[in-house]
Amino acid sequence: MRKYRVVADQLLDEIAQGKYKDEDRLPTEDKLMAEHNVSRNTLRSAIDVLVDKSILYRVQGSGIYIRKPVYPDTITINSIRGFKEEFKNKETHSEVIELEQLPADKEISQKLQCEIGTPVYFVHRMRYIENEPFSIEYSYFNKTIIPYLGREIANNSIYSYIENDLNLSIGFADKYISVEKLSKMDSSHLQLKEADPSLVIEETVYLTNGTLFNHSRVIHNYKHAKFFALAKNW
Amino acid sequence: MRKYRVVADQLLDEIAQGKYKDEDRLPTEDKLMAEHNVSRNTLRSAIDVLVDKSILYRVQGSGIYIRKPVYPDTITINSIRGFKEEFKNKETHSEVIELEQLPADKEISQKLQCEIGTPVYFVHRMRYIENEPFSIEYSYFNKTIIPYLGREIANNSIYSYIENDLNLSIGFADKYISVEKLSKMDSSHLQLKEADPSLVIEETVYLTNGTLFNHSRVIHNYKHAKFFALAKNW
DNA sequence: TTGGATTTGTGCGTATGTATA
DNA sequence: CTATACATACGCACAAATCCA
Repeated sequence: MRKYRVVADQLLDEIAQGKYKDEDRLPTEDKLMAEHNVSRNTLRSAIDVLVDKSILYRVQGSGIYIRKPVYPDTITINSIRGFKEEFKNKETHSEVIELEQLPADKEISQKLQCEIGTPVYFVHRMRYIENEPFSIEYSYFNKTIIPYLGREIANNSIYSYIENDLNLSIGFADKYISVEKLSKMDSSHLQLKEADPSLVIEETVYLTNGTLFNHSRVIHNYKHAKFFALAKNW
Repeated sequence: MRKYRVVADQLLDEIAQGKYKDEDRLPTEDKLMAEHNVSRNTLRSAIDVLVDKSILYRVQGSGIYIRKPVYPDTITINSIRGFKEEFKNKETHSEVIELEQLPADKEISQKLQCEIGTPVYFVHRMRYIENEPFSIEYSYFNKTIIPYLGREIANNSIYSYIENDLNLSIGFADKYISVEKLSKMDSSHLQLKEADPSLVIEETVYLTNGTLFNHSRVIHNYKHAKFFALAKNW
């Protein structure tokens, strides 16, 4: 693994274990460089990772400080794998309501930026946490990029299949967040009432090489949907 | 201004003017270095800025590409100043419902991480876009850090007052996003019905030196609240 | 209050690794 | 397989913000 990632992981471990909790502050860059045997740039790349993750913040002339931890049971919206990762200390499972292969119609082709008629997989899934309905997912995958998708995969994690089995590298995603009143069908799936609130995230997901491979619309149970985002003052 | 920021701004301008729209791709790093007379590190810092803003993405071995533009009329959740900035092509205004100075009670002191009794400003504002109610803001400012706040400021932009007049540097913010049913009072302010959906953002805002100075709870009209976030696969 | 020491931020140069074309 | 282009890593110098005597 890249050196700066190793250092980032080590620092993350140390922070998690409370090594710096008295000070809420890391040693100086010079000390960390010596400790981890890396150059200044490499160390700073490692710190960058943790700053992006909102674990640390830096103050010029002063030091590198540890942030207050994010509230538990919230999904970090700037991260791609929300569900299983964020709730790994809880029981989570998925239920595939529908999975089929079909040719892209006009709407789907626009969302997946592909030709009309391109074969795509459509997945309709429910997500549960501790057996409580958490979200409904309507998802399309471009079959040109994801050549196969089956129920056994969708019951587990599609993303870990894509990364570990297909050996593709997921890069980034656009997410649009809005609020809607639930349709009758969605409300029954979520065990809520029609016209109850829901938090809707539409996301477009790309490989690291910029290829668009997935578009999803995820409808969240308003009672459980709590998201976190870090904002910067550009 | 810092060199890498100048380069970032120049590139942003060029992109906005469609200079690269045929290719959707920037010249190589080597060419950009020569063009802007900067070192590789400086150029890469400039590109980093635009990648963070989801303007560009990089593909190792291939090039630097221009992203599809974000939908208009959405608020970038990873940016701190949402309202006036994102809707600067529209008429926006604020209406101060309440502005008072008071000592922090237990709840406020926890949210502002200060002692009970610390003087704080409380601001209750409505935000309008094209004269449509957009959001309700309940905001607390630590008076130790923000020594004065008046109605004439709150009618305008509190943040520009803090940065330009008080000369403080706003750094970063934590945002928690959730969905709630509207209370009777909030619904009337938003000209909606009681129990209608709303998107709620609780944010804690820090100066660049890590000082917590503001906590806000902002309740958005579900008909207009559209947010955007860029997610990375860490 | 000032000024020096400390600490992070910016910028330059160079070499090598790795993914893509 | 080779060339191209971005990614990582090293070292150095100076700027700017903060801290402290």
